[in-house]
Amino acid sequence: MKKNNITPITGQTLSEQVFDELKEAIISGEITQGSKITEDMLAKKYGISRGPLREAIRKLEGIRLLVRIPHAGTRVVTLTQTMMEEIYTVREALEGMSARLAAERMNDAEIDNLRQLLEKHESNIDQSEGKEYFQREGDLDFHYCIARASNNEFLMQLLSSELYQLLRICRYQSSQAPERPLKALNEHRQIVEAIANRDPELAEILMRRHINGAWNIVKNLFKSENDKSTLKKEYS
Amino acid sequence: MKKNNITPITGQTLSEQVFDELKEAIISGEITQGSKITEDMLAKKYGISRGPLREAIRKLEGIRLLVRIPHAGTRVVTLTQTMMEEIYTVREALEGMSARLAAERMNDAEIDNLRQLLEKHESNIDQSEGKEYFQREGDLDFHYCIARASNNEFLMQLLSSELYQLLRICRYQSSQAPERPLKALNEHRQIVEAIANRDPELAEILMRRHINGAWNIVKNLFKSENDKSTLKKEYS
DNA sequence: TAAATAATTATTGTTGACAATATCCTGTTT
DNA sequence: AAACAGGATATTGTCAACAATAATTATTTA
Repeated sequence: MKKNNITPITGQTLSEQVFDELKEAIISGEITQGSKITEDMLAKKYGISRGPLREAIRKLEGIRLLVRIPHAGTRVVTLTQTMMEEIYTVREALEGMSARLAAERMNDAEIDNLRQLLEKHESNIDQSEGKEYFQREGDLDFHYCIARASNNEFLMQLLSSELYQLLRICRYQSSQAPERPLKALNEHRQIVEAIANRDPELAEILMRRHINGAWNIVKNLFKSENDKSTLKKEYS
Repeated sequence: MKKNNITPITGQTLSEQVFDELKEAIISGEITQGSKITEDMLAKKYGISRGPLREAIRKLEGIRLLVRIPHAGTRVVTLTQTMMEEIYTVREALEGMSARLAAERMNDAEIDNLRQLLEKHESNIDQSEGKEYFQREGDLDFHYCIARASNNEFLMQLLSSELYQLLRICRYQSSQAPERPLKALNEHRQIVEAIANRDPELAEILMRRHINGAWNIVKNLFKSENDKSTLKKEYS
């Protein structure tokens, strides 16, 4: 195999490049959840030595995308329903706070930008029926904007570099209810209005409801999945 | 210098041992905030090679105790007032949720244990007047118990492995208001009562107030520090 | 045949050397 | 004297070999 299979972005260290590549490979499902990874295999795949690879693995472990057992090996995280519920719960707390802060701190120009983002999402929903991927990344766009608007660097990093990555894994493995995008858009609108009215209390409540609602959808999808498989079992 | 200065705990990897040692050195202030650390120096100090050391550094970077600039170097984090406010804000969101979950999930026996913990703290306050250290670790004990009682592994890890470490740094560098421990104990009692009454709503609100109050104390300490130094400046 | 145990293999942990990069110092130029 | 350029030095990034540990297989024994 040829060496240096990774895209060489100038200024980035090998460890960082592999970190990014591996992260995307995990999130996209290219590397299956729960599968065991060996350092040798990855080092060969990416054409680097094990040193920088191990550093990348440690960082991935830090943001919970890999689970490592000393001396034994490391596996890609397996997102169980329990874990997903935990993630959504933490998300509710963190993004609720983020919406509150946004309502306290955003100025008119920033709120205007947020409104424009929602308009763009609306036209996207009209045009790209069924193209879940873009709608979902759009959704994350909105949440990312609020997180940034909180003006709390720590909060934003926690959300963007840890939580949202896990969330993207959830999304890659569960399909979406067809009526959800429009409902989500309306909820986003309500949140923006609360922010525009400088109502931190309400902004937080609405954001928390919004995320709770999203979790209920995902949970139900899980349930119907289970029902289907038990049904199948009964007939086989 | 003799080799292997670190305490050799069986089963732990060198990287993990150095991770723990370095973490404590940073939190206790043994390594000054903002000071630059070089890999060679640390490798010699702990008597290991740079490989495992770098892994430990990456992990410390992951929990925000070190700040690293590629190719340039890595420094111990400097906790500014802004950062501390950010930490307390995130903490408010996370621990508020954790108290809510605790109120939903804890059983009678667990609540009893919590009450006993508070009694122990009370007698500690009576006995160890002025011994801030134990009182503060006691405070963290309480919060850690609630976090564990949330029964949300993700939330608990976020709190204990990231937030509480940063919090301990804050505490090492700011002295405490003398009347705070008793006030804190009472607030803890209120929270436990809300949990005992299975009132998640109230438990969350009280916890958020409690943490907000703690932040206000710290903030005021900062302010009086600043006042003192400006005063000094005027006279010099 | 099944369980226990020893040998083998695969994988991770650790090291020291080398390469690449940034920082610091020195000398030159304007 | 200040600013810039270039080289020396220190520091980080990368590699490949070696050591230690865990998983696997083969072997022996009850």
